[in-house]
Order: sequence, then C-alpha cells, then structure tokens
Amino acid sequence: MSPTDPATADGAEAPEVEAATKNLVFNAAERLFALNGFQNVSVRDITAEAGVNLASVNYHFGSKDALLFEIFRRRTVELSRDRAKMLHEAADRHGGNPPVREILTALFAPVLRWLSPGHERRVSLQFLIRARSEGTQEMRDVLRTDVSHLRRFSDALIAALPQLPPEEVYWRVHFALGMIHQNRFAELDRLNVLSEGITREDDIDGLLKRMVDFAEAGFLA
Amino acid sequence: MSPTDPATADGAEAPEVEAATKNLVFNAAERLFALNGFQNVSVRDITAEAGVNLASVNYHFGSKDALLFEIFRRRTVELSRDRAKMLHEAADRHGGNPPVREILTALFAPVLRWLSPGHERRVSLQFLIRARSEGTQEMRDVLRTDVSHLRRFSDALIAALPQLPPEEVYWRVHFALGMIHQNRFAELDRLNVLSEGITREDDIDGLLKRMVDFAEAGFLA
DNA sequence: AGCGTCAAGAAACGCGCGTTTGAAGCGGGC
DNA sequence: GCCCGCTTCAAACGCGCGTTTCTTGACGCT
Repeated sequence: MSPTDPATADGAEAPEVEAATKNLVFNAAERLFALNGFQNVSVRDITAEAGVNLASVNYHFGSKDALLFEIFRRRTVELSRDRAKMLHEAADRHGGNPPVREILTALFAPVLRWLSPGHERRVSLQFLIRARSEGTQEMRDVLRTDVSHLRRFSDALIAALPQLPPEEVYWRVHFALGMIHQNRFAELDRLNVLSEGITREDDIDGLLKRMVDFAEAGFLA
Repeated sequence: MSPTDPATADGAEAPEVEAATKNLVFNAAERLFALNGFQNVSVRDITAEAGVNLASVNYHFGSKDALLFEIFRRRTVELSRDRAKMLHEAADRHGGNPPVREILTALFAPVLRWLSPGHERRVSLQFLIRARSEGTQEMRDVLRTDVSHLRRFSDALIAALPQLPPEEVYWRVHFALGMIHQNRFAELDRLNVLSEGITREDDIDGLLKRMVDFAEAGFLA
C-alpha cells in the first residue's frame, strides 16, 4: 500500500529533512503545473524535473490527480488563512466593522504579496489561478461549493455598505474577484505589450493601491 | 489532400446548404469545447456528437488543433468587429471623443449580449474565455501579441481622461478586462452559491449597467 | 458508359500517457 | 545475523488518443 495519508510533506515551508522525495515531487509538480498548465505536464515531466523515480508520484500521492488536489488544497487553505487573518485584524482595528477600503485590502493583499517577484509562493498563486479554469472536477466542486471563506468578506462589505442592496454587493464582489484573477502571467504579458512596457508589474505596493482605489470607487458608486 | 483552406463553413450563421459535415463538426466542437474544456474533449467525442465519421476533423480541418484555432479565429474576429462597431458609433455621437461610460459600454456590451441565455453565441463566448487560459500556444500568442483592437479602447480612454497618466489607464483597462473574464459558467455558479440565488445572471441589461457603473467609478477615481 | 473528383466511411497505426508490478536497497529491532 | 517495514528502481502493461490509410460511394461532365 502507499503512504498517501500522512501528508506530511510541505513544499519548501520546512527544510526537507523528512520524506525528501515527496517534497521534491510536490515542488516540481507545483512549478511545472503553474508554468505549463495541468494537462500539458506529464508524470514523467514531474519526476524528471524532481530527479526521482517515475513511480514516486503514485507511491507517495496515489495518483496524478490526487497530487494535483493535494497541492490545490494546501495552497487554498494557506491563502484563505492569510486573507482571514488580515480581515480579522482590520475588524479589530475598527470595532468589528472595518471600512470598505480595508476589507478590499484584506482580499487583495495576500494575493499580490504572493505574486511579487522572488516570492516563494509566486508559482503557487499561478497554480491556484489555473485551478479555477483547468482544475479537475473535484477542485472545481470545491471552488464552487465552498464559499464560506468568501462569505466573511461579503458579509463585512454588506455591513460596511448598509445603503447598498446585498444583491449589488455580491455582484461587486464578483467583479473584484475578476480583477484579481486577471493577474495571470499571460494577462500581465498582454498588458505589458499593450502599454508598451510602461506598466511595472513588479511594483506590488503600487499595484495594490491601484486595485484598491479602483475597486473601492466601484463599491462606493 | 484535405480541403482545409477554403474555410467556408460558418457555424450556424448561414443555413448549412454547403459542406454540411464541416459545419456539423464546427458547431459540435465549439459546444463541447466550451462546456468541457479543450483537453477533455476528444476527436471521437466531437465526431460522435456531430454524427459524422471520425476522420472528418482531419479531412476538413487538417488537425484537431487547427479546428480549435479556426473556431478561435472566427469568433475572435466576430467579437472584435462587434466591439469596434459600438466604439465607432459612440465616437460618431460625440465628435470623435466619447465619454468613459460609452467606451466601457462598447467594451462590455457585446460580450454580455453573447452571454445572454438563449443567444446563439453563448457557447462561443465561453469558448473564447477558455481560450485565454487553456488555449494552444498559437492562440495565446495571438492573444498576447495582437492588441491592436484593444488599443483603440485604451487610446479612447486616455483621450477621455487627460488628467490621468496613461500608465494608470492601462492598469484600469486590465482590471476592466478581468471583470469581463470573470463571467464564466463556473464563476457565475459560484456567485449564485455565495448570494444564495439572489443574483440574477439572466438580467443582462442589469448586469451591463452594474459593470459599467462599477468600472466607470473605478476609472474616474 | 466511363472517368475524375471530392466526400464519407471502416479500420488500423503508433505513440504517449497514467499506472502497476516485482525485485532490489536500506534501515533499525530482536 | 536475520528479518521486516518502508522506499526506490527498472520495466512493462493497457488504454485512449490524434492521425493515416485505403476503400467505397456520389455526382457531374464529355
């Protein structure tokens, strides 16, 4: 039988002292999937990149799909935790009812921090963005069904905008999420071509301010 | 040899009096690709759905990838034409310098019109949205490189917002495009779950107004 | 009638894929 | 010293895929 259950590997967030092969596979897979898409990366590609045996994926994770889902699950939890923490801190600072701008910052900032060049979660973010459109049925079911984390943000926004019908708030959350998901490599490339290079995507603080400015104005409209 | 060059098939936009098989393949492929993703649909699926022989794809289009690109190319041209026409009309109405709201309407409206339930281009739109992330290298090269159509919109917005640095305008165009691309089946489903069904995605006019309101406020911020 | 051309059909080819198998290596525990 | 569990390894299996090949049919022309 295979030890797929323990799930002790943790891509680069702890020194690979234990289950080194599992971590090598995890990290190689995440990077290749993020760069080339899920269907364009074979188990052979992954194990070659990781420098391990072909059978390692099935031995340590059960199947290619299970490996994909494991990466997805771990990064999703991690990102949600970052966001929830920021929202919580903003709530603490404002007696439980943070203003729109701070809610949006909590929604955007973790993503943009991960996106920054050199950040160790940069490929994780591209992986997660890819999962929305290319993911397995299981991933997309999770994305569609599990909105509990998102609901904290919509609830906070409804409280912060009492004059706005909730229906309107939901739509605007939808728009704001679209703004985030646009930050794929391909779309940032396209923006670079369109603007002839004057948009600097590595200015993450500037980008955060730009996104919050745009979205805040949209919410207050 | 195969008659891949004529390219006279035109999915449902003319009665299938000529090259009936080619049209059947084109339409079946577009629908299946839009619904299930590019890599999850085989040539056998397409020909079975169309009720034609397995070899038809290669005979009429050369290859599966060429068929994909043909669909992509035709729908891209069609959508760009719709958008350019609306922008041109808006310019005519305002002596060459349309206001922000009308530029954004020209950017959004054709997409939303295609998206409306029952519209014959509804699946075409989902196909095009999928092409951004799942498309072949050839498609993504076109998307990244060919920004000529988009530049008309950014130029118009720069002219309409003379006090705003062009860099800022480009970023906001980027955000606005993200808002559009969020309108995939999966994301609309998710919104429905989040809002517990109070968001009505079939109210296309309402959605257009919502999107333009949000984006206009963002651009004027 | 005979021929040339184009479309449709049936069957197979070859390849790359995810996965499985069974053997070999390598520890620590009795 | 020997066994036992866990991990690694090389090799192969079986399958579905895109594509090709060759045959058959349909139709217009002289």
